[in-house]
Amino acid sequence: MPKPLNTRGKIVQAASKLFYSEGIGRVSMDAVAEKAGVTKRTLYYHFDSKDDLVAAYLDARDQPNLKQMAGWFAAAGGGPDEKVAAIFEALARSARHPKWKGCGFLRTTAELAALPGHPAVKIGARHKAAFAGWLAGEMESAGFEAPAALSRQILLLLDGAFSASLVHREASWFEEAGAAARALIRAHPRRPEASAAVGA
Amino acid sequence: MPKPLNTRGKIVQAASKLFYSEGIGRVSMDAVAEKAGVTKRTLYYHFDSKDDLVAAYLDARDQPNLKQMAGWFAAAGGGPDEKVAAIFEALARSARHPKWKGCGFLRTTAELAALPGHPAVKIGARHKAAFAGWLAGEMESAGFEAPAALSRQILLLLDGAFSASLVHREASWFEEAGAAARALIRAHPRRPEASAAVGA
DNA sequence: GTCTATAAGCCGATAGAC
DNA sequence: GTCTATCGGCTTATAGAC
Repeated sequence: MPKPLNTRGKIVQAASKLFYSEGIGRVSMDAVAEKAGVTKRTLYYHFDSKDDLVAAYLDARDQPNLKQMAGWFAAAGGGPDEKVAAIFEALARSARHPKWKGCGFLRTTAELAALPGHPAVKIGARHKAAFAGWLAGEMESAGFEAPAALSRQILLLLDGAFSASLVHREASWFEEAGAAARALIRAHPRRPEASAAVGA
Repeated sequence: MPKPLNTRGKIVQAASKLFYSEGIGRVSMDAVAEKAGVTKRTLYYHFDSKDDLVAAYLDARDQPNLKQMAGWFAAAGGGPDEKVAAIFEALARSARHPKWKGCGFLRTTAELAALPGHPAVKIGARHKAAFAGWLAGEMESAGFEAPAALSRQILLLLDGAFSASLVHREASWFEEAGAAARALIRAHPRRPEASAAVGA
């Protein structure tokens, strides 16, 4: 049950749908105001500029996105390789939805690549770093030797799958990436004294 | 020695620099005309629309880009794992250039994700498929069991490295991706009857 | 094939009222 | 905090002359 939104929340929700669906540069502030059911004066009361609204769009996606990834990981059975693969499988299912258009963080970063100091770009970098940090923690708990490096390699496959699936409009790239991630995890050395109780 | 360009070539060259540097939506046709040293009337004589010019921008990058990749691969010593790793190392060097802003094909696809039928999006997909096809041929010659699947996994790491390097402005992601690619190649089964003469 | 000039509309952002 | 109305600038694309 979606809890009732205040005006600011309605604006962010409307902006999120439009920015994700059309891209930042192709969505006008007029369109956001109309979709949110407010006037532009109200929109500019809550946000100083379009750049601020774009940053709020990504910021609103940060925590829910991370929780979704962690949820897929936690719900899956098997060892860490199978739990990571479950994330890729879930993303493959998402990518088959007709409205799917890739990763909002990556697409926004790509569109704003000429503006490295843009607040939304910083939020995107922070989000990806937070995901890698969470995954490294899980890999550490699973007893792997170099959890940070392993989580970075998994993230590379994840971002590659977002890109390739978008380029070719073919969700099976997530499954290919999941298979590669499984292979890298299985080949990764574990600590000798690892507390291999969990999921081993 | 850059061969002298005709008017159309000058326009494409100017458009390429601007589109890659700023992104499609942030470059006006006025800016392209001024940079190319022609008037807008001339620009619209050679190209029917901005969309056509964007397609020409990516099309002009297609073959040179593929040849550059193949050149790095061919120039490197060692087995196929080292030759693939050489591509990642060369891209890491490119990514350290201050003007580097990721992969033009991926960024254009991301920006135009709402327009799957756009001619430039199709050219981007064709380019990535051509790279994967070339790499699969090389992996086949090297005697690997499933060359197409292996080349797709390498491409995932490559596109992931483009994305991650752009997000974090940190070229070392290419080196991390190269290490992962080496690991996947080494772990990949070879055909029993492989003509393992080359690079083995 | 290239020039000058301009159409026609959309953009982000703002003003003043209540 | 929300409304109506609008500014000045920039956008893609086109018209007519040579």
